[in-house]
Amino acid sequence: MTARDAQPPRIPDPDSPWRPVRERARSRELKRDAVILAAARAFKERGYHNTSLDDLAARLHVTKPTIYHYVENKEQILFECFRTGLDRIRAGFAAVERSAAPGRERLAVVVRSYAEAVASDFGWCMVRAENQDLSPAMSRRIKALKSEIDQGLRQLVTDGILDGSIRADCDPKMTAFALAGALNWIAHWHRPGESLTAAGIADLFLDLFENGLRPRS
Amino acid sequence: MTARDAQPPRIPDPDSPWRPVRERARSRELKRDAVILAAARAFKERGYHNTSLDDLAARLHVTKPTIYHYVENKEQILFECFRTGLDRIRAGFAAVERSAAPGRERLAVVVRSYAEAVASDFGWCMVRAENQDLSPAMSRRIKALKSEIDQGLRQLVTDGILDGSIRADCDPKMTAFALAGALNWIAHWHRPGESLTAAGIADLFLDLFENGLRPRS
DNA sequence: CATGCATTTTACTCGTTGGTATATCGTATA
DNA sequence: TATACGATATACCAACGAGTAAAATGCATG
Repeated sequence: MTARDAQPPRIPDPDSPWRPVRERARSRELKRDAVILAAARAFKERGYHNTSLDDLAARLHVTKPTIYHYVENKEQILFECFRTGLDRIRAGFAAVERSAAPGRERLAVVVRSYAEAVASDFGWCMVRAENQDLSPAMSRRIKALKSEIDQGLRQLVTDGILDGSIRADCDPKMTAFALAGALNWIAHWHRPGESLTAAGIADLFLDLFENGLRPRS
Repeated sequence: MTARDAQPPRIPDPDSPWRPVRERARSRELKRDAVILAAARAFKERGYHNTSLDDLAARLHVTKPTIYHYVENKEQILFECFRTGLDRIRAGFAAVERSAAPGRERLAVVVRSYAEAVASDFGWCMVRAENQDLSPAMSRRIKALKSEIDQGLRQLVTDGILDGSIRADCDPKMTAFALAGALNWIAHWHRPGESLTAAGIADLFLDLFENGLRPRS
């Protein structure tokens, strides 16, 4: 706890709807969303506990009480970051809900949108943030969402086994864990701009998971 | 920051070498290691920032200054947790260093020890702890260790491709990321005692990664 | 121009926690 | 038994950061 907290030079966020001087837009929703987004980025860079609300406010050209005008407390900000990210993944499941395609193909669609979500600004919160930093009530809601996603993956694997598109002796639970792990881990190493896009990563992962390492004779 | 910090009822740690009353053992090393281990467990349960040194001391039937008698500061405790876990993974690589086995088989050995390490008490620190909580110097050392592990995985994949034990059109970098992700993620969901052992998980993962989801005709 | 509401700021409180100065205790050795 | 030193405890400090009260500002409408 010495000089390290002063590292990042508190770069102003160009996406802030509060322009440094005048010209301020309205629309509560927009500003609230901007708070959440800026928070997600700040958390990603410095971590939840190393980001004070004063830091966050400064990035938005604003002071702390302004943030409290749009948000209950710091915990709620984290919760919204969680939720935003997780909802994107859930949207991927919804997209194949009524599809009649084989399980493995529906899984592929989900994996692609999953990768997009994890590589987004909210990826960090979804994956790295501790739900221990949330109150029991909030934590439960997040756990429910995460569990829903997990169950969704397992179901797709099971469907694939049943319709013959996935090898019968795959364990749905472990397969879902392996997939989720590989995908979630993207949040740790992916830097937007550098290397591959989320879609590119997803395609390579899919090839690996579908065909395996062993050369096909 | 309300009542949630009071949740876990501060269970005394039976492995503490300080017995509640008298009968205290010597051996600085042993006690220092006990501090690190208790810290790893506490961090895993409550997170780094939600674990105060007073909490940690209480678990060990001791007061805060005693901890400072064995350790520089809180950051160093986290660093040691990191290092202990990462060293176990590196030991797995060392075990196959001189092996003449094909790449895919050496990779399998590493994966098994990797899974053991991640499922251990130090798994949380390795995977979930933010290196942003470390000073730049410490952070650099951790990053170097992590990078070494990453390069090791890539090398094994490359070796496997060269010796024909791994499919030639695998991307070593992405394959390493997928493997590391699946393995690291174990730290998020695995609860020792429940479900599979680390070895069992590793075997299922290996089967999945080696043979893939697609039914082999 | 006056009124009222939403927005933002200034200036604070207060609990938590990492870290420390200093005293005390226990025990091995001379 | 006296001494010395390592180990542990008591009692503290200072900083930081979440959260708030209350004042000020902007802005739209009558």
